[in-house]
Amino acid sequence: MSTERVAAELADDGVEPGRAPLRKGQRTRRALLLAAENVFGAVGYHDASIVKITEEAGVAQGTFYLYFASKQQIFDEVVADLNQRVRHAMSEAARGATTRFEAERLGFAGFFKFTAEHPALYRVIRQAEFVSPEALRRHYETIIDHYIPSLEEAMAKGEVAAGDPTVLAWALIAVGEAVGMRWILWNEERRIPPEVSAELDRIIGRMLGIEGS
Amino acid sequence: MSTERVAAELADDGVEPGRAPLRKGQRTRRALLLAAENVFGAVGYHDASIVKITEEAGVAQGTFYLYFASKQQIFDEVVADLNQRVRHAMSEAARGATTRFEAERLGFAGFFKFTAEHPALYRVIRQAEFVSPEALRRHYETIIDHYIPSLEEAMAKGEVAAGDPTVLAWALIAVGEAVGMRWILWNEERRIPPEVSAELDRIIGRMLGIEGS
Amino acid sequence: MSTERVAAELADDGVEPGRAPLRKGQRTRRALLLAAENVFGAVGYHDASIVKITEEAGVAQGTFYLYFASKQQIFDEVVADLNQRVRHAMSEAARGATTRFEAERLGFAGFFKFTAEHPALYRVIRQAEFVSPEALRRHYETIIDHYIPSLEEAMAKGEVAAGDPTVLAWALIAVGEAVGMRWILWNEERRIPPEVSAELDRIIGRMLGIEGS
Amino acid sequence: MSTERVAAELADDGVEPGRAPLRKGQRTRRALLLAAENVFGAVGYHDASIVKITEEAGVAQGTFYLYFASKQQIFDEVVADLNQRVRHAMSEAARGATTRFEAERLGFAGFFKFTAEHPALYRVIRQAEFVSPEALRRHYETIIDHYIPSLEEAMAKGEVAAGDPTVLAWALIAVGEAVGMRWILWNEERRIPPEVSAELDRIIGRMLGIEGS
DNA sequence: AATGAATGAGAGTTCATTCAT
DNA sequence: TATGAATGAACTCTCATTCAT
Repeated sequence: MSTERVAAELADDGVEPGRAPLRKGQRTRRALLLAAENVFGAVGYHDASIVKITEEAGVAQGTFYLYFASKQQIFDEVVADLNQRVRHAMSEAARGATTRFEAERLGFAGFFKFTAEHPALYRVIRQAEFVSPEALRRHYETIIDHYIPSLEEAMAKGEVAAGDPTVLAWALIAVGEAVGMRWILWNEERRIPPEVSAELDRIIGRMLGIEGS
Repeated sequence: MSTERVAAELADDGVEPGRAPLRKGQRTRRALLLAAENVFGAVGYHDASIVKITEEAGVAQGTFYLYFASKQQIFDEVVADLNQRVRHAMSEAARGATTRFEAERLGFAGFFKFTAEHPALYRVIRQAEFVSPEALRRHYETIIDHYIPSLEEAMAKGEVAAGDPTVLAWALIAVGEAVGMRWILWNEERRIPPEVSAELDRIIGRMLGIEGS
Repeated sequence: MSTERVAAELADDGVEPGRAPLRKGQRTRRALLLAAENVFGAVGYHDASIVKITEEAGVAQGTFYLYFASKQQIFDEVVADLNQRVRHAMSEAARGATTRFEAERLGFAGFFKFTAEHPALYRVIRQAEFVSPEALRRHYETIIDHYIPSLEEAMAKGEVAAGDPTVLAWALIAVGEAVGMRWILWNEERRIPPEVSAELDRIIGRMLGIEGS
Repeated sequence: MSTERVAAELADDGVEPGRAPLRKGQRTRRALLLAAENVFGAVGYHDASIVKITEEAGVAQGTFYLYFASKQQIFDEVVADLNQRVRHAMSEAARGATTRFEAERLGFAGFFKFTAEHPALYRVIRQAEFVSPEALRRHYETIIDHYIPSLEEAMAKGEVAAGDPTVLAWALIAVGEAVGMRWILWNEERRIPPEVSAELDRIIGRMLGIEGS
């Protein structure tokens, strides 16, 4: 994404109706965050220099440190930001499902859509292992913590096979990420082929212990 | 692991009976590879400097480039090495299983054991995303390619629910890695708690479509 | 010294009886000067950033350049300010002495008192060597120039051994500074031990050539 | 001093007769130390960048960190080096004196000669206040500690007025430095005018309590 | 086969100063 | 008179890589 595009988007943000226009400083901060997401996603944490980030954001190098104490810090914020957005995307996608199984399938679909639209962002997570281990744990734990209650509820209702919801949650997330990596990130078409999708549905169904799925 | 230990181990290797003693050059090469695994695992690719690796291996800095063209290259070799060893550990562990389900359970157990014993090595993989994307793909594809035939065979025998073995293989690997990360790498005890293990067995059983599991 | 304290003091200054209340601008200027003295004394010229100075003064960064053309300039003013105050403190202290020797002793005492009360300010001088050589020379020359006439007078009266008053002035100043540095700045108690003081009196007495001192 | 000169000098050093030739690495280290002395003396600690120092030494920037851990560290070494050399110069100069007074006068003369020849080095000390306070104290304490015994001996012999030798040592050092600063560093001619020298002798004589001096 | 001194590009970060408001 | 966001040059320090020995 070029400097111009970031700049343009933010100019828009500032006047978006129904939202208080961002003050100058906050606009710059937002531009840097966005630029950092792009650059981290494109070249990884270590090759993402402050120069690249500020160029992408269209500001001077020194400006970076007006808003972030360090490269680490902006990385943590990017991860947190991404975390919120994935969870939002997934819960939005699942809204309106009538059965548990449908909810799960829509959630997965939402996750895949997000991954396809923000392939760069998704990759950021995997680097966190050494860059910011706490950020990595926080990311997964947040997701799991939001997942568990709905699984518990479904278990209580008998919609899902009873068991430890934590292990199940981890297993489901893992499957989603693996399939996303393999068929979205590694494929040119950036979408899950229908036969894979169908098979995935069957596997998820079995994991949940849903009869006839 | 200290320099001395690497040196000692290699000295032993050189005279191990039944194996041709490594020529001096090959011993040095092996020492570097081993040192690189340790250092990459401990501090990650980017913080693993050539100085650290050569110090760990007990050789001079310049010696490194006698055996490896670049830091990248040794990373790729480390990944390949790791790949072989995990696969070996898993197939060894599964040997002698009488049922498909038992084979899977033992394979997972072997993977967890390996992870617990080489936590450092396991973490190397996650960095490959940006360091060497091809190495990452190669790693997973090798594993999957070795997994598929046995799943196909089991499907043919009716031991495992019929379906696309590739998707299933990915799903199973993913679950194994996630549980390994969460309960082995993130936990002090470096082992899967029994109740998690039991739940995992149930989930795997369901994923495979094994009745009564 | 915190921002609040500087502000408070200055508010007082503004209404001190017998002195024209400072106009707002002059108050700000004075606050910056005071803040600069504190910061220069605390961390030295180079670590004293404009940010620190303006924070200490409780004004915005840009305000600084309304009153001072550069960091250098405020340093020069701080040195000049300090110079005036030391000289004032010393001559005040010596006032009312009945003999030449007493005058000298009281002057030294005044200097030590000032040093003990403003250890920070004293240290500013030593940095001037490279920051502002002219300021350094001006500082010493002003002091010497004010010292010489009184020494000449005393020599004329035979109270002090005849000789070149300039060299004697430099020597006396140097001794005062060295003792101040060693026993006030380097000691926890921030005061000259009695036996050192007694010995110093003897040395000064001999330097002045005062019989029986 | 240009790059070429440092290089030339060191090449000489390496083959100086009666001295083991410096190994390559040690030659480079010595070149850096020398260059640092020059640059610190010329522009002060803060304006002495690593670039300037390495250029002066005729090596690449990175080479600096092969020999010194930081800019601070080389500064400390420069101060220690200087300390040794001044003390050496002074004791050499005083050697062969027949009376105490002569010894002192020659010592001062040696100090002034050293200052005149290495004006740059002398100025380094004054910056140590904030750069490396411990280095500053160490410097003065070493000098004083070497001075005291000879003063004590002279006091015991009745050659010098009895009293606390520490205070006297500080006072004498201070006078020497002040005169050196004023008449050597601040004057174009780089030498003490005869009348100042004569007056200084009288003052020193009185400080020591030497009759008829 | 091995050494280790040397390189130099590039990293993250700081800060005196400017200027639109 | 005052603000504070923005600048960009300069800083110290790291490190993969080269090469004379």
